[in-house]
Amino acid sequence: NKALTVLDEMKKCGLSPDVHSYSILVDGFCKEGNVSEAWNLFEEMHRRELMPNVITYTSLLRGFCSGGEMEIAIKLFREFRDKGYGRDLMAYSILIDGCCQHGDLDGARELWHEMIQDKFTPDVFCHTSLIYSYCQNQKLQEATDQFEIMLNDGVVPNVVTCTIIIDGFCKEGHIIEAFRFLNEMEEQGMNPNMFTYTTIIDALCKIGSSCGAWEIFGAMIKRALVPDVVLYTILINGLVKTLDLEKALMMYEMMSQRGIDPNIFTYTSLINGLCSAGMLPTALGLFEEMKWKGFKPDRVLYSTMISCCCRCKDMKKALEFVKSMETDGFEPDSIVYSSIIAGYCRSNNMEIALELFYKLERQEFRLDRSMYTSIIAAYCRCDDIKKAVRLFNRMVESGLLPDVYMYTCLIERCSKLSVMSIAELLLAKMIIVGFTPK
RNA sequence: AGGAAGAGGGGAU
Repeated sequence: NKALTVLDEMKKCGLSPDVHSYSILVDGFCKEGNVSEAWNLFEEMHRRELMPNVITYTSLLRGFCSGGEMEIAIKLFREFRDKGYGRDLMAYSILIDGCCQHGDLDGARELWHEMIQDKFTPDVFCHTSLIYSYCQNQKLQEATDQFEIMLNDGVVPNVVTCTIIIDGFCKEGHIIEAFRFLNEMEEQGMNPNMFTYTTIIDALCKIGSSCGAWEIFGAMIKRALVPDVVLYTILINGLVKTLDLEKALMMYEMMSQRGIDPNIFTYTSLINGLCSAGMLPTALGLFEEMKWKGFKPDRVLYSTMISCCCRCKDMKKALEFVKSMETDGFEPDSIVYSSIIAGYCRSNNMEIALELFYKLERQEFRLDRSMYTSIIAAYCRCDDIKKAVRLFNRMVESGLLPDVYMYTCLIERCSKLSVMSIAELLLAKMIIVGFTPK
């Protein structure tokens, strides 16, 4: 907005801003997510008979892309291109990336062909966008194939490309492959950066290998890379998940000593950790402190607060958070409802849990496995195997397949009640469908 | 003056 003021002053002084100035403004507004203001400026250019160039309009299109308005972006692109506003590789790259970010691989491929017909050669950015999209959609084979295609085309991958592939391996649980790729990239003389290390450290935390995580952390420090808020948050979250609240709080302390401010992700992890340690009041206090500092709770944080209250059996407080969440414009989702149903089950309020469960079903809210698991587990706890099995069958009939949680819950109970035949049957079934019992 | 990558929430024990 300050930039806009300067623009107005320029006009008042009788100066006419050029395409360059307008492009900077269009880009700025789009990056703030204010596409309509960018569009106004674009129109204003026309009124002043200034012809936008390829940079002006791709800046605008990028705004539409990040806002998920891909159809509009592509339509406008073809229009501008054919109007003679110019076109270049980056224009195609931005649109291809837009499709990739929104999982529209077909759209990306279509533009890719259009780009080649237009005599442009895809560069490392274009290839990387595609590879990213394959990784996000769990198509690792296609991702590595695309990587090969890129090499064959003589396009040299960079640290971003490699980190995306490493992340792809990590998220699919192929840590060994990720390390193999990391070594290969280092042998090629490429230096991992913060993103690379962070990706690997997160993966190691998530499989519970804290030794591995700290080892990589050390290697990173040796390379004079400075941990940022994302890395600290990953470490805090890792510690919280291993129920080591003390160390998590130490990390939190350490990051503030180093002058790194926590963000909403950091607070969410910490609040979760406090609550897992049974310190609900402290968690609530941190929530208030965070709001006091000017952070606006988002959907995930509200969901965390609700789950925390439910796990600490404070259902009254949980419902209060549901209210504030709705006031702030977030509708409770299935994760929130699962927490609440589980909360009622655990606090011996089966009637209320069931009431909510069936109410959601009547409202044709998509019931998910977690909700069934909470109730089935509760039936199991009071040895009402008959009701548990009845609900289990209903779940399967509704098209939901049991998962590890569900199997674990039933097997455990059957073994305790010495119904070993059923327990063994379930165990066998579980292994056959591909789950690994712990 | 314009393009690509990393972190947080639910169910059994």
